[in-house]
Amino acid sequence: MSKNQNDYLNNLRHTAAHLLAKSVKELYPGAKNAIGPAIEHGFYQDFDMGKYKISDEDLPKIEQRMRENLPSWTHFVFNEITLSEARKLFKDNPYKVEMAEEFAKGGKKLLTNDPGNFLDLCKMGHVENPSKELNHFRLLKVAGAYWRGNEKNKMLTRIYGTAFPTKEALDKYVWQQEEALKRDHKKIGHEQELFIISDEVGPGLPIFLPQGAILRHIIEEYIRREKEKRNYQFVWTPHIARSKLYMKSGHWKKYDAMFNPMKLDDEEYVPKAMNCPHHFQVYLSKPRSYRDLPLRVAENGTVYRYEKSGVLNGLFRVRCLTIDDTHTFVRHDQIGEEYENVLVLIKDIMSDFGFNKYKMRVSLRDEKHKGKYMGNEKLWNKAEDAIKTVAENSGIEWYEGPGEAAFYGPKLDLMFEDALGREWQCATAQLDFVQPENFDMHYTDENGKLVRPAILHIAILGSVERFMGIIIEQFGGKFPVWLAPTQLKIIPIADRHKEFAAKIYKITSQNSIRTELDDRNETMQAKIRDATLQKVPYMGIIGDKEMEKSGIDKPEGMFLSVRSRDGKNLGQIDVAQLINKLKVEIEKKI
RNA sequence: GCCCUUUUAGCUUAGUGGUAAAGCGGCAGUUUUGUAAACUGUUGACGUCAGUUCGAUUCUGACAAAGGGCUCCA
Repeated sequence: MSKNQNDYLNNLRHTAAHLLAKSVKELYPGAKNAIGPAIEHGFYQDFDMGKYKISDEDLPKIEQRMRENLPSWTHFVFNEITLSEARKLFKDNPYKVEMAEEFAKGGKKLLTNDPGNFLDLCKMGHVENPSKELNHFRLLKVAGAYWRGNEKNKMLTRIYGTAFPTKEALDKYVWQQEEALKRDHKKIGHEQELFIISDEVGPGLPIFLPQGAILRHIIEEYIRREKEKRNYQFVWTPHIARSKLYMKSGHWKKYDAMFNPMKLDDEEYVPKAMNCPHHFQVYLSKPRSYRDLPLRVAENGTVYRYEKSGVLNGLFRVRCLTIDDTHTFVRHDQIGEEYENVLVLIKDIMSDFGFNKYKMRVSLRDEKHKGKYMGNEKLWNKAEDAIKTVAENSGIEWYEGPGEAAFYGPKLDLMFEDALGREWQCATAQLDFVQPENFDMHYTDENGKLVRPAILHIAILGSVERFMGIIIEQFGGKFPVWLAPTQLKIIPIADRHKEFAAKIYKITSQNSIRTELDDRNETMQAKIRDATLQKVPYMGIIGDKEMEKSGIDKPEGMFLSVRSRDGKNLGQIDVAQLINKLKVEIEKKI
């Protein structure tokens, strides 16, 4: 989307927010409108509803009123006003007055717009003629939101909506939302028996059921193999550590999701919230030479984070998560090359999961709050310059993200687009000059001098749990064969076919095809239906015809009828051929 | 954490101030089946703790959990 189109869309949505404000104030006398901006996928408008309470059921009525009001909105009249005029004009609306006072203080002009029947304080940015342009909008939901996003302030009522220039675009958006709902990983996770979150175990602590555990292991093993191919060394570290460790690393003060400490032998310990300081110990375990670098220390490391109860969400936000973590210790002259390697690795891995569209964010310090970060100005400037150079040389489209840096260094974050066009931040590669100081790391260079290394903190999937949630939605539960927990379901038609089916089951299982034998006393149709709903990629049906065709008890002499989960009948195939076909698909990751 | 909503059997849902209905599932039996649900029977639940009441799953409160939302500034 070009910038102009983007501006137009924002103007359209901002205009819709004004129309919403007018309509709500008409329907609910005394309601006060606060802010109402265009946002990424639409717009919202906050209200202090006074004595009224509204819910999603009231939206059609409000939307109807908006449509009634729309024809009279043919053009806007804009005016600049003084603060005292603003106080007078908006005397019934303390939110507008508060904003006007703040803008005046900030030296901003105070502006109003008026389409003829609804004066509002406004920052500008509207479509020329709403009655003609604003025809494709929809109200989506009602939610609570704090005035100015601060939980100490009053809770207002927020109405979300969206608007698009064309009916097609609006329909597409609505379709996407519905599709996302269908693909919800909590729903599919339940249907396919991938995971549960048990109330007795606790919120944010998912339990992976057999099928989900298989998926986990496939992902974790895949990551391990890809990294081992590239000289990453896997380690294992314990799940708790002395609190002091995190004081030294600085996480204790800068990181707000650490669990409360527990006491062991009069010393305080905490559950591990990040793998970094543990991996530093690997580096520090013996003197290092410049020849040892880059040293890539990797672990699928489980950590515990005390996320606020309100933000927990399925597998997306949990309290126990496994990071596909790497800490790579490099000489400063190796930073560029190692980053290049890492970016290629990320691209390769993500494309195996079907993610091919991405952008890169260069996450930098928040200039206004430099106190949030550890380390001195010189080191930070050096790191930020280095990372921008890497981004520039990468050939990947990138943009700056001020305030998104880690407390110890700037990051490259890769944002991937999924099958529904939603964006996810998974991979991150952070450049750290600060922790080598904290932990007094060094290596001996070619002149025998002690030198500090730099550290790259790398996670590709991020959290394995969250990533599983993402790919469940990416594939809508229809996993490619290499990821499918069950790859083949063997379906004998009648009891007399079970023995033969069991033989085939044994052969495919021994050939590393994840096979299940459905020998329940059910009709073939019911078994097909169940396997299809479970989205098992292939079914192998065995009846009289297959047994008659089969000869010797060898893979090339045993036949089954193969059906795909999409309902395609692939005909009678011998077991050797079927195994081969699946192995090709597994290898190609399709 | 805060605001709103929700919580009835393994799952999806119905319903009531006098302890609850159904489908799927589970179990038992019958059936032995040709590409998305065979038949019969049976089992099984009001989130937890208080309060009001003769009596609470239903009303009130607290707690817990789940869902939506809470930095995108007129």
